[in-house]
Amino acid sequence: MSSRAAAKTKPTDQQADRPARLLAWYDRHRRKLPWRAVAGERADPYCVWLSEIMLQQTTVRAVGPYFEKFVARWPDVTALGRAALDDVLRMWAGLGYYSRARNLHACAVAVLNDHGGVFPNTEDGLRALPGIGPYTAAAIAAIAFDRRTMPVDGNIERVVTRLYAIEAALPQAKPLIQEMAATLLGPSRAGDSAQALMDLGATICTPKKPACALCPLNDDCAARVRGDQETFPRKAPKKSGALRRGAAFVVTRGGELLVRSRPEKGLLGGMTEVPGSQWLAGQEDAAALAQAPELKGVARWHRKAGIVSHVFTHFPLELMVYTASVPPRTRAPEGMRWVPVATLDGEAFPNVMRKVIAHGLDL
DNA sequence: AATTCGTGGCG
DNA sequence: TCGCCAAGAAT
Repeated sequence: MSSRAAAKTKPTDQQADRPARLLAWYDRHRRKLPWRAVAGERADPYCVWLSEIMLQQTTVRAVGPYFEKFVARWPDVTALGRAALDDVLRMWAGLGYYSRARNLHACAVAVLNDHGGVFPNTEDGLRALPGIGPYTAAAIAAIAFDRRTMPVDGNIERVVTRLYAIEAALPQAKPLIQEMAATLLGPSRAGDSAQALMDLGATICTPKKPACALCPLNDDCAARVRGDQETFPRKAPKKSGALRRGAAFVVTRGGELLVRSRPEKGLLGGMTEVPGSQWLAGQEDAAALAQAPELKGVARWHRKAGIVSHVFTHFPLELMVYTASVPPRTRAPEGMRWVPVATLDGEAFPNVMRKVIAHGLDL
């Protein structure tokens, strides 16, 4: 009822009126997303949590199919908490940032064991769970439990730094942005306020070429007045990582492929890979890396023409691919195993490994 | 506090 | 093409 009244209120005080204008815009233009409740209804905490974890540094488009798959297989936190970690990793394969999958499972187990299968309904309670940081705790508290708090993600950072023309650079400016973002909270509907800012950032206040003419806050946007919207938020320059090179071995035994699991910590933690060399920077002759002690028994290798290129967040990678075919009943080296090529889709391969295998097997 | 975590799409 | 960016967290 408050939103209806606010929509008809004359914006005499622009500053004070922002929360209401934001919600009025949201009520007309909110995106329909799989994890979002029908307008006016409270969202399911499990769906909010699952989507928020998946959406960390990941686009709505990429998350969509994964969210649907997860909810279909594990409809509630209890089901997910009882699932095998390997199954969760396999379902997560391809989405990236794999520690999220590990923490997702750990969080479900914690909710099940320590909270009776019910999510904590406070920001602090949520913040204590694995994989839930400051943003996600605030987002779930606001969206699923209507707590009056403002989560600040990349979208909201952009909207707020433009609205107030905040000159301080990220990440140092985070506390200030958090403070200013909170001014956009009205007396109620905190979750909708947050989602409104996210939708605004995603559809109107975009990084490039923002559609300011359509923005409900354009009247008093400081950056727009100055005409340099696109320069916000200010960011400290980030250094790009050096190219690394390595070799990967695609070894087949009939219709089977030789694989192993990566260590649980670190890059691609816990995911499946084909054996390979280390990935090193400043390696002039990548062929020198094509020595794998465990695979010395293989009679003849074939250097596959071409290179598999991949770009991680902090470094680009080039892999040479070597293939070999070994006789039936050849034992897998220590720590490795054979998996049927026919079921590779169900394995926990990160995308870089899917590229390698596709290259080596001519898939 | 600065790094380390994937992947895909976009201009 | 290639750097930027996406509902950040853990260390």
